[in-house]
Amino acid sequence: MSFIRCEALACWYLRQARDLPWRHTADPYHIWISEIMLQQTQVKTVQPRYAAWFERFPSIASLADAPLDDLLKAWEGLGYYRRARFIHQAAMRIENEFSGRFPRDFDALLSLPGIGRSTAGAIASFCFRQPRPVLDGNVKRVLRRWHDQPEATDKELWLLAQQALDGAADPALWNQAMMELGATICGAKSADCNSCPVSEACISAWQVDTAVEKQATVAVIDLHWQVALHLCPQKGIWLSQRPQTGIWAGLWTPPITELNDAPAKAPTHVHLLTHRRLHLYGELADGAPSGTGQWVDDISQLALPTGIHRLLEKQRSV
DNA sequence: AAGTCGGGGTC
DNA sequence: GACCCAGACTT
Repeated sequence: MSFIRCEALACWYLRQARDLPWRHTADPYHIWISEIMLQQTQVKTVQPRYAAWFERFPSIASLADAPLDDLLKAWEGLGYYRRARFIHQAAMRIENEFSGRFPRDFDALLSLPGIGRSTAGAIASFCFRQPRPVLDGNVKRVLRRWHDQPEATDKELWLLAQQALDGAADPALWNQAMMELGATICGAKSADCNSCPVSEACISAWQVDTAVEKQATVAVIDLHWQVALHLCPQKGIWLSQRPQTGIWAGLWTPPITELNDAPAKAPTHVHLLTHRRLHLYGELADGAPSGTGQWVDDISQLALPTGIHRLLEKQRSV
C-alpha cells in the first residue's frame, strides 16, 4: 500500500505542484535560507523576500562578515527576528568550523542554531538526498488525517513520517509532495478530498469536514507601552536598541516604558502579536533623551519592528 | 509538555 | 476577530 501511495502522490506532485523559486535549486545556502524564512511563515510572505536576500547576501561568507544589524534589517517584517540572529551565528560557524562548506552530516546540521529536526530533514533530503523526513504543520496534519489519529503526539508523528518516507523512492520528492499536499489539498480549514491523489488510502477521507481539529487557545495578554518620541529637525529621531531577549529583541525603537495600568487616553496604535496585544502610546518628548541610543536621521537604515513603523505613520498624520 | 517568539494571509 | 502558517528553543 505504501508503494501505491508513493506513486500516486509523486505523480500528482510532478504534474501540478506550485512553481516556487527554492524548488529550482539544491544549493544548501539557498535551501537553508528558504527553510528558515518559511518557519511559521507563509509561502506568499516569503516569496518576494527570497531573491532579495541573495542580492544583499550572495554567499555564506558575506553573511558571516556582515554586522548583525544588516541581517536584522533584511529580516524586517518577517517576524521571529531570532531567526536572523541564528542565521548570523550559523554562518560564522560554517565559515570557522566547516571551512565555509555547508555540513552534510545530519547531526552537524542539527547542531547549527535555528536548524531543528524538520529543517535539518529538509536540507538533508533536498540538498544531499538523505532519507530524512520533514515534519512541519502541513505534514503533521496530513499524517493525522491519513492515519485518523488526531491526537497523535509529535513522537508518534515522527515515527509515522519516517515510516512513510522509508517507502518512498525519492526522499526529496516525497517531502516536497507531502508539504504540497497539506498546503494545497489537505488544508487546515478545508480538505478537498475529491481532488486528493491519495484519498483511497486515507482513513479520514470524506469525513475530514466533521473531524474535530484540536486547537490550543492562546491567552492574549494586554501590554501598555509608552513610546517616547524625541524628534529633532536636524538630528532626526532618537532610537535605542531593544534588549537581546524578549519582544522585538535587538531591534531599534524609540525608548519604551512599560506602564502598569492602561492610561486614560486611547493608544496611538495597537499592535497584535501571537499572544500579546501591544497598546502603544506615542508621547512627544522634549529635552535631551536619557539612556543609551542614537539620533537617527534615516530610519530606513535600521531594523525597526512593524508596530513602530505603524505608530510613527499614525503619529505623523496627527 | 508548555511557553516564548512576529507578522501577514485568509476566511 | 479568529485561526493558521515549510518551527526552534527554553524551561
